[in-house]
Amino acid sequence: MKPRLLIADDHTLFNEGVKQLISDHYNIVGQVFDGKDVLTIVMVTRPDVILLDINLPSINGFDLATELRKSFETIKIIFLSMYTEPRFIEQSKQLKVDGYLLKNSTKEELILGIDSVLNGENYYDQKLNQLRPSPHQDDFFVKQFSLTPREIEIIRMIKDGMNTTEIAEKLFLGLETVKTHRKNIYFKLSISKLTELLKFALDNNI
Amino acid sequence: MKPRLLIADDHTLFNEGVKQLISDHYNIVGQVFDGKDVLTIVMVTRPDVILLDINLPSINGFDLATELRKSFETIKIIFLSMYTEPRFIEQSKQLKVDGYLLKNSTKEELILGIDSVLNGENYYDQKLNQLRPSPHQDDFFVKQFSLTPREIEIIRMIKDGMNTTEIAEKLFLGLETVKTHRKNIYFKLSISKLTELLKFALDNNI
DNA sequence: TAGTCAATCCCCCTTTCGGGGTATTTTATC
DNA sequence: GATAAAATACCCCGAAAGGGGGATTGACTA
Repeated sequence: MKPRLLIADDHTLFNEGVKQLISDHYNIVGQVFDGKDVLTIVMVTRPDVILLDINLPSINGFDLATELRKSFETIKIIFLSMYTEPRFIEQSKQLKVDGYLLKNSTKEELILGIDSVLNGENYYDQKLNQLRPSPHQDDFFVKQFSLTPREIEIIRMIKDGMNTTEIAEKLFLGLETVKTHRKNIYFKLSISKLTELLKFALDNNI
Repeated sequence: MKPRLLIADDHTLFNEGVKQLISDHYNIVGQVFDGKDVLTIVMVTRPDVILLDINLPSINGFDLATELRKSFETIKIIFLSMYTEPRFIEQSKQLKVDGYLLKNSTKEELILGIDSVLNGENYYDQKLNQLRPSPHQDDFFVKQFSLTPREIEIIRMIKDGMNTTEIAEKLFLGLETVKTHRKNIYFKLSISKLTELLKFALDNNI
């Protein structure tokens, strides 16, 4: 009996490609392309393990992992992401996510990771431990616009509808600090209005 | 004789997955995972068409396309990217890149795009043209939220980044009139902030 | 003809944004 | 130990957004 696996990634080609690659090893019980569909599909298909992208439309991987941990505590969760940012790793561990694999892994590494997690182990890609911040590992947009991690974090919170005051409270920062970050973001992106920032964030799945 | 195709993408899983997906249709003569290897491999394998990621290590897709156009002018170049940034599309067209496909396409769209390019056509994903829904598709919103035509018109203008003053000028209305419309929209949608309106507009393709 | 509703406009007010500075501390890197 | 980058924080100011109230006109209609 092959383990039941669910793939959640909004890039159809990637999602489909991974399915092809590992369908000999696992029973692919579903494919999801939007964050808002994940919980429903999980409820219906009851997978043993879910390969979860972090940058999903509607609901991001972290929020989904939080919900999944509440409602389906036996399901193994593995992040399959391109991001190597330490704070992502940290957050994943805090959320008790079982594994963290990188999109530039090989098929063999992917299968090894999934099997390890199914065996009850935690599996975080070794590359995550030997992180040297080399420029070409960063997201292209971060490089293009020189956005810092903090700035990206704040962009996400703005996108989620929070105002400057709320962001300051949540991050335990002063109001003026967040304002400064906002100003720097606007300058770097050469924009001047909230709507333009929203458009940028949504265009680029930030 | 199947067309000779080269895949250049640093995400091993994606690269491998795409190969699996389309190896029935094309002769995959090579896979590259780093920008600095592309020109060498192209010289050796002489593909008819190359699927090129934009965000590659060492050398990015644009620089590679520029070089490829100089040295191998008959090779068809197709960007396969997650980015929908207009400036990327612009730059691609300027570089005479033959196609631009998105990673959230289906297998069928991918093959259609490649075949079109091989037939000598240009193929830029239709999603890139940001098609505006026709004004006659508003019935749903009118019924669901009792939004009037004027209100929908103003929602669109807000979404496009215009502020209240600009909208008033463009519609030859008083500032207070547009403010009233905004208040009514917020009331009908049970929202209170611009970001929520943007989210609504994008969720519902307004 | 009385009632409803979309569209127009005006007053009040507070909060938030956006843009112009400047400055300190922390962290990473050389 | 020097330097650079990131993150933190503050000042001032005008513009814009948001929320409360009310009012008029015209069109359609029950």
